[in-house]
Amino acid sequence: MLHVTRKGDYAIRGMVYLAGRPEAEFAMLSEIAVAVDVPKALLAKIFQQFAKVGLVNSCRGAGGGFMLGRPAEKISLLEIIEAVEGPICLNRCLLAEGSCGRDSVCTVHPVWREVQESMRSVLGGVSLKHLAGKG
Amino acid sequence: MLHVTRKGDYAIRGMVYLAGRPEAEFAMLSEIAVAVDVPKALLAKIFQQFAKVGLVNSCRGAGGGFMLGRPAEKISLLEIIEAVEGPICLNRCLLAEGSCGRDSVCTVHPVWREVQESMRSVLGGVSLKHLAGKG
DNA sequence: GTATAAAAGACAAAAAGGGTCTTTTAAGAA
DNA sequence: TTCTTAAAAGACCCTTTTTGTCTTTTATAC
Repeated sequence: MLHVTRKGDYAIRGMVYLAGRPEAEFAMLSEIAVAVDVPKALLAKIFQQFAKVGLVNSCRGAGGGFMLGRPAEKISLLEIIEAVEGPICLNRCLLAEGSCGRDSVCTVHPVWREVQESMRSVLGGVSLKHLAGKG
Repeated sequence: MLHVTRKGDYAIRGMVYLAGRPEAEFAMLSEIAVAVDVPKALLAKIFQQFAKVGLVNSCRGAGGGFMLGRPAEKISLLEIIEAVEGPICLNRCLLAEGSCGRDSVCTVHPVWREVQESMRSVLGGVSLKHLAGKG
């Protein structure tokens, strides 16, 4: 429980790698996968998702590849994690008011909320630029 | 990812219930299970684990059941969660120095550590007594 | 000894995680 | 236009974790 999945970890590695490369230059998937030690086909799926939400730009064919969709300082760790793993939600009861049927009696609820918001706050405050050692 | 499991949730519910009962009085599993809406056999396994580490006391036979192993103010949410789900560890690389083989290059490492310690700190600061509405 | 209730552990269905593979589409170069 | 390249899309599969159930055994009180 309570851990980032490999997919999340891989995603971060890949993005940090991109952040360390020249902007506006495509990096091939094979290159990235080898560099960050992630199965190529898996990283492909992750980056395809990212392309859809604009976290990366992609281009097919010769000379194609991936680059960051935005400047590294404008991409947070939180964004990356939530893009690949879905919104951080520590407990079902935080999904929607009344969803656990125990809201009125659940004194743990606010604790989860606090922990969750603190996590999101820390992760949201760390940019890719920072992680790439340039911030 | 990154969520407490049902087992963890169930464990907390059960313990909060015990904390709301008279100290030094055994509560039967069937009673607890019904009260907190958890499958009895599953709660049994959880509480059996807890009995081993002293979080609860148990007694078999007629008049038996479960009670808190310590005063409610001396049991933290963190303890309960870690007793049922194992130590909180957000990423493999936090398990042991050098375990991910990327320590030297992993700039994300300290971020995970910060998030993890903040979680443990919040959860460690909340006692069962507090959760039972008595603190 | 008998009824009661937890302890122990085998068993299993369902979901999540982690990964491979093939086919299709788009871009550039010959 | 055709060929090569590299991402897009999605089918497929295996493993592990989660979420349970069930039966048998052991301890306690009466």
